[in-house]
Amino acid sequence: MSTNDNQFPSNFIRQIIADDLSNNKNNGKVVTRFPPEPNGYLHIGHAKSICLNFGIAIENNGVCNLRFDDTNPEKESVEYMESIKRDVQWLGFTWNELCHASDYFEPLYNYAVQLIGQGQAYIDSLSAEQIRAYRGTLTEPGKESPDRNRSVAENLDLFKRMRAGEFADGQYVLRAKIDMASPNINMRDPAIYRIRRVHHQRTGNEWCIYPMYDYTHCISDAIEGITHSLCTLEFEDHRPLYDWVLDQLQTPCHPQQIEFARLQLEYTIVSKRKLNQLVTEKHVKGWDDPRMPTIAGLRRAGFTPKAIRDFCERIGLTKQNSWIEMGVLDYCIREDLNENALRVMAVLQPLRVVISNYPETQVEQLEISNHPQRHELGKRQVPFSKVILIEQDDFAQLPPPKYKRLVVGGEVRLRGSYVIRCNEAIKDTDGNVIGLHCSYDPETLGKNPEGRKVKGVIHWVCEQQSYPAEVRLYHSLFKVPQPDNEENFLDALNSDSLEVLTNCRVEASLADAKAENRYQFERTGYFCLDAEDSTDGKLVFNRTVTLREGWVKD
RNA sequence: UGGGUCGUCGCCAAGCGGUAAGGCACGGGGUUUUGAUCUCCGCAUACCAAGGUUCGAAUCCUUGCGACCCAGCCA
Repeated sequence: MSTNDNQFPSNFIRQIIADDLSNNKNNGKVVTRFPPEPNGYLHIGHAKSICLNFGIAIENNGVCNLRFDDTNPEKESVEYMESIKRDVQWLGFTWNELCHASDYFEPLYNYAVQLIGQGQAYIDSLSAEQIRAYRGTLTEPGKESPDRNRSVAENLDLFKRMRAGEFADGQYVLRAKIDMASPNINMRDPAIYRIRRVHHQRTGNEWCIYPMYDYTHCISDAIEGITHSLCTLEFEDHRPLYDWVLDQLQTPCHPQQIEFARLQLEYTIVSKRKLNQLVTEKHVKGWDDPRMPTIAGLRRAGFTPKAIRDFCERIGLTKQNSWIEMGVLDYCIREDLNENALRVMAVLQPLRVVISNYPETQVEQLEISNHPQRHELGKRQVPFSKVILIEQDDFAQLPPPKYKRLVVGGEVRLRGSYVIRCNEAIKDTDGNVIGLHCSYDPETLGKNPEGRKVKGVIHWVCEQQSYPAEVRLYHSLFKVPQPDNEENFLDALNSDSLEVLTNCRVEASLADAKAENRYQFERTGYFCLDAEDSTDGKLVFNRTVTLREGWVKD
């Protein structure tokens, strides 16, 4: 086994790191960080970044910090911080250090004093609107603020007084003195500190000035000894500013910022602002609604950390803006659940079947495998008796071509049980089928009948010894592949994304299902117990994903 | 009209001057007491376009074309 064997698929960041390592850059160390702002729940797009940052560290015997980019307290909260920690851990990652940009407020302040002392930052009294007007446009250079040449001493004094709370919010701002004519707008004297009297979830009322992202992020990275600062494409033209700040200051190191394309998944959205709107305006039941692309939502829907990690690896990593089809995520969760979920039977829309030639009071306990391939997962007992329930869809008065389920006069195998023949359909006055009279072949338990082949196999539960359950089927949240591109994304919401079935019956073994357990309801999909709404007296299951459809009606 | 970035199969994506990996999706065959799984086969004479360099170009050069991002005291 050669050490050059590629353990992981190649991507441009892995290549950069491999090169750095071979050049002994950073003394051969790899330190990354996952730096969310605690202003919402993490979503599948964050999972991509988490898997990248933690994965890169693990692969290279490095470490990864979890850092909260908490420099804008207005939108941030402890609830969000807690949910982020929970989600990262649930995904299976362990951070090296738990950090906060707010841990660095004091050093950040001191670095700013240094910048002012070097004549590279100044206090501006222009209003926000004036600053915007002075900034110029994409094609025209900006003009310098009248305050740009304020003396160092005056800047130092004003900055100190800003911190001391002598000025009103918005009265002054600290700006980096770079180049108002730069073709890169981010370099036209960006604001790096603003006055804002907001209570901070960690520092309370200690500060009334807060540093801006561009100034904070690079210094935070440097303080933590980050070697590779991985972020998304929209920060590409912030990199010159990232580098400028570190070039002016004597920081412990100068991390390399590398940008990659953020995840875009079809039929959903990964904008925190819009996800927040869905929650706030109650288009969904919360951040952990199973229809949400949040980690919490995916978790509640029954996704596994492994499937999500696998997804993040499969979609690749590039600088190309791309849209991933939902089918890839579906594939990943099915692959995991197919291998690991126990098989059970549940009838979602029951049709009553009386087996005429079966003894009136008899109940048989049939032994059925928990998994068709993995016999080590054992067997369970499933009761069978004279009255059973099957899926309404598994009987047809007028069967479509190639239908292999039950029809009057036809036979079908009851999964793990006998072959039955349908003798008669019972109808109500409107002609709706409300029940079937069938007969069973006692010779067909565990073996095929002689002289004829029975193609169809359907699932069932015993009417008496089964449990009622509510089953929630989830459909895509949006009707169009790219709701983000709509004029108003809410118009693209799928009003039928939640389908609640309340007359379902599940087999007896599901009575003590646990929220972490994942099941395949044979022939219908993968399900898990809802962690929130299931109670001792009420079973509620969420459909994680359907089985792959190899046959479509009509 | 400024700056930055990106164009390889329906969707992702390897490829780094030596003659188009792989995955998802899709189509077809086989196995199957889940129309699932598994398995086998098929699926870009072609890499945004046009020129050029070269024995040889998706890879290098030139010129076009298209897409995305940037004018918060958000991150």
